[in-house]
Amino acid sequence: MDAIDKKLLQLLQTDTKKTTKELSVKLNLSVTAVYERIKKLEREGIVDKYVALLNRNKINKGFVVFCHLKLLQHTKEFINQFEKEVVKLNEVLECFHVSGDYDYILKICVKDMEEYREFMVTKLTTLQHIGSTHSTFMIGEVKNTTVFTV
Amino acid sequence: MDAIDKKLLQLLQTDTKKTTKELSVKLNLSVTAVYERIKKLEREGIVDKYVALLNRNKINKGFVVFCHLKLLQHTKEFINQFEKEVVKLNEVLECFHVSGDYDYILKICVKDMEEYREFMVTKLTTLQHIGSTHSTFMIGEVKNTTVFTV
DNA sequence: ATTTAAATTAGAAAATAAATCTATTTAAAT
DNA sequence: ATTTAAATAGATTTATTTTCTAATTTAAAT
Repeated sequence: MDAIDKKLLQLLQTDTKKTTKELSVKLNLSVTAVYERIKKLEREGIVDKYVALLNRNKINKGFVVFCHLKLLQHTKEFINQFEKEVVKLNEVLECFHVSGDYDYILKICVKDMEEYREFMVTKLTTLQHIGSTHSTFMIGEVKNTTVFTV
Repeated sequence: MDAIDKKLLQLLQTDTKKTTKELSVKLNLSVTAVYERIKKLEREGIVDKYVALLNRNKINKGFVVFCHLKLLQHTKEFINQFEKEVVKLNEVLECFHVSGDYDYILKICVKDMEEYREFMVTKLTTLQHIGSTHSTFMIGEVKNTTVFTV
């Protein structure tokens, strides 16, 4: 992983529709050299996947909520059961098990407050073993990137 | 935006390396039809961009921290200045302005606790107008997707 | 400094895919 | 029924990716 790879990863993380030819110009390499470097990064699992990112606001997912959640108990059974169920909820884009005052931080994307209420009442709080939840609402997006500086 | 578009968006959000031919098979359409639908979704801004997602753990970014942060005051000047500076920090992948007990939730990715300490001391806490911070550490990733169910 | 092996790179050729074009179909409105 | 606009299919052109071979570079050992 040299400086060229880092630059290449930067470019791939930003836009995968650039042709290998375009990348080769930016990196001062031949097309083949770039091609082989990309394949290597893929083989090594550093590049995980190529995806399209959507504009939340154009698909009625502009209402973002961070939900801090506690379980009733921290038994393996309760944890496993909760985690197994929460991943199935489409509104939950992210769920991290965390240290501290609560057990999980969830990022939830829905259309508006009404839809959030509906989600809470009919989906989230029907999961078993939930002790308490605390919702924090996004009022502005300052930074939101998938790009790591390697 | 019909059912085919929704299915197409699902596929694009999961893997953009599928050829239009492969997509056309999955969607029971001709290559051209798929091609035109993709271009339309791009024109409308529903598809925002195409990116490569990296494996955090392979690039020394496996230590994830959620930092809850308060400003000293909520003046426009303090807010603007903080937001202008925080976006420049490469370790901060996400920063959301939120309602509630604190003002911002940050997602920070670094190598380990040592690097996090270094980041806090030399970068984050040197920003102006910060009142307090509270760090919560990820101990497990239950779900982490960029895929919206449209 | 020289040798050696491995990795990387370049350029050309082949294979594959994207983009364009024309004609046809479909669905909605009149 | 007829018109219109949008969506689709198939064929063609254009562009890109992938493979192949050979040359070059790099790093380690002598």
